[in-house]
Amino acid sequence: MINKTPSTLKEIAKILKVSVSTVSRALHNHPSIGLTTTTRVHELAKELSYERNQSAIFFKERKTYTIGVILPSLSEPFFSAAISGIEDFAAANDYNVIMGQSLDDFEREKRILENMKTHRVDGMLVSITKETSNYDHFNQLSKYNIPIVFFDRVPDKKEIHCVACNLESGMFQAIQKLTESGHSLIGLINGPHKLFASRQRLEIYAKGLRAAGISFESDLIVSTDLTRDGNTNALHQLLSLKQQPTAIIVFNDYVLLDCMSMVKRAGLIMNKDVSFISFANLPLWQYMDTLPLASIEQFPYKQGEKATEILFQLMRSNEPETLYNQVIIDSQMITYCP
Amino acid sequence: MINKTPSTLKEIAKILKVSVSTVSRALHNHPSIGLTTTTRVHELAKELSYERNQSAIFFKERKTYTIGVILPSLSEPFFSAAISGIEDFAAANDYNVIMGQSLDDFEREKRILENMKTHRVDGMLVSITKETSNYDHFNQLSKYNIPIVFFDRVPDKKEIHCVACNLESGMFQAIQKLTESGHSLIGLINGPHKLFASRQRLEIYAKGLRAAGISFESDLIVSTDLTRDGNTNALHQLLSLKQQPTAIIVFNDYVLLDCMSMVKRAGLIMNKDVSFISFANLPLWQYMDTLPLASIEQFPYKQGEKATEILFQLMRSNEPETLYNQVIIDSQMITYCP
DNA sequence: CTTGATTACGCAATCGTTTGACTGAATTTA
DNA sequence: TAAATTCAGTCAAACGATTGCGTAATCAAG
Repeated sequence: MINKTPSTLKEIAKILKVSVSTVSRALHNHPSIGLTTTTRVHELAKELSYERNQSAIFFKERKTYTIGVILPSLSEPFFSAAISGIEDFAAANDYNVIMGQSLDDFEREKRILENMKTHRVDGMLVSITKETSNYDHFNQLSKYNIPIVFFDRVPDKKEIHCVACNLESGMFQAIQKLTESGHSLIGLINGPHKLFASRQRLEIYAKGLRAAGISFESDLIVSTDLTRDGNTNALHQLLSLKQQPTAIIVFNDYVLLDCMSMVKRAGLIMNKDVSFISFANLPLWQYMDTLPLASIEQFPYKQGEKATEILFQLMRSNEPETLYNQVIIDSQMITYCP
Repeated sequence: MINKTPSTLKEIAKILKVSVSTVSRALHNHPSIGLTTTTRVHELAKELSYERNQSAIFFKERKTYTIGVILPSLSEPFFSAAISGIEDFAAANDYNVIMGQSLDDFEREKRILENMKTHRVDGMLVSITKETSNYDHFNQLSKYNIPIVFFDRVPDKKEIHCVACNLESGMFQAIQKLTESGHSLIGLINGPHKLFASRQRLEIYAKGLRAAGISFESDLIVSTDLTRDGNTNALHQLLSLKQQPTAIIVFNDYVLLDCMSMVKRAGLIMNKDVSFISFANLPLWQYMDTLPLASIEQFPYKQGEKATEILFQLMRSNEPETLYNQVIIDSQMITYCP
């Protein structure tokens, strides 16, 4: 096992008896270096399998060619798809990606952010935790001229760059599908009110019903804390109503999975006694026997990719931006039962 | 938006009218610097929110405090669990992780490796592609003194550091469970023979049968190319036998999922007409209605964590190792139907 | 023969931090 | 009192690549 240290410009220069600057310029095919010298340098560089020391360049250019990504969970299918989008775009631009998972813990999010700041990432992509409602730590970053683009789980404020999914399109498709199938009592199992995602779902649910000419019954709206018990309780509430909903729109596929177990335990039949449409379009539906009517796809890969694209724009133009990029990607209902 | 550039030792030195070296040492609480100076430096550093320029340090120390991870897919539940293990261990040691997905493409794997080499990662963790049978690109790395630890999908050779899962324990448990339930015709749907994973499964399947006193019937062994068609064909072959197996051990859960669809289409009943045990223990089983008898857990998180631990050992002792670490983690059968 | 351009390259500074060697002063020891 | 020790800090080099500026050498044109 040879302990070969990578070769440097200095080495090449010494062997060729020219100066380091000549070697550097030769390797960049700078016009002020003669053809003979240039080729000699290139040849020797190849022979010694010279490779630029990125660390030295990072240091000199005060850039790291690295972007930081913070998201709640790496193993969540939604986020791992988003990461793929980010990775691919970054790799195509010779950038590296470092990642941190906040595990939906606000303090952890702050810690990771600190860490990435000291590592001097050139830019950040963030999907915030469920707990995050204070954004001071993010504002700090922009003072150091490190741009941030939020995606999917974005702060509820205007002065940010972000990419998010417009759930309205999916929600409208869902309500349309339900009304076309004759449903008029459409419940909503929402998430905790403190989540932006919940408030948003409530709003578009109301809007969707209005558009479909269905009256809004507050009884038909329940919420869950996203625990297993919370999920089943929420469904239980709806099923205990005098006016039981025949269709239910659910916060996301995970909540729905718990609901489905309960439906089964209660001896009810999916899509007959009660029908569901939810959000996320988890890959696991492909493998399941019992399926909801539909699930709403939020295009995580596309979101990640687009967010990265915006981040690169921001990093290139190091002008302090006053214009905020806010890209909305339309969601789309994916039908599982016709 | 203020374009504040991070403060440096030089700045602090100038303000305090001491030399840069004094500031540096003061911040490290070096004994040769007086208490007064030391505290003054610390205070000013805090005030200016000084942070060491990691790039400069990386450069100087010729380390990047970054490890590279190459694996087939980020979105595969197995690998995202492994990543979590890697991330956690690395973060605890103030290391960063950069990742690349080979997507089971050999050329891509080589390209990513090159990229990580030029980025001068301090070490690498690799789970090889299904195609990789030439390991020259990895050998190159060790010449540059960049240690590599392979995990899960490891090269089939001895001179490597690796962490892998011992499938034997799980296989034996599986066969034991099946024989206890009265099965004596136990089939195997294996993967392509070129995969090490397949050859290994075949070997331990044979060994397991022998241990259980069951005769080995080559008819009962079929293989799939892991495509959907390949998977259903494999099952079809087994079900067409005169001596149909009553239980089948399957290459992995994905293959099993396809088999399950076919079982359903054929009007057979899972765990009655035919029983399955497979490998991977995908999280999605938790949500399914129809389940195999069991699936064999390979502890990806633990594998990732252990591999990283070994990598850190190697990075610390930059002695050229002649001893190869090969850690085997026992697999375990997780029962879904008693 | 002198000026001016052109070619081909070298010098030295720079980025921020660390560290071995060194210095000047105060204090202690023999 | 001279020599030795400790204290508190400074100097300068080093890591590798880049780049503005400088400068010999050659050649052509005026």
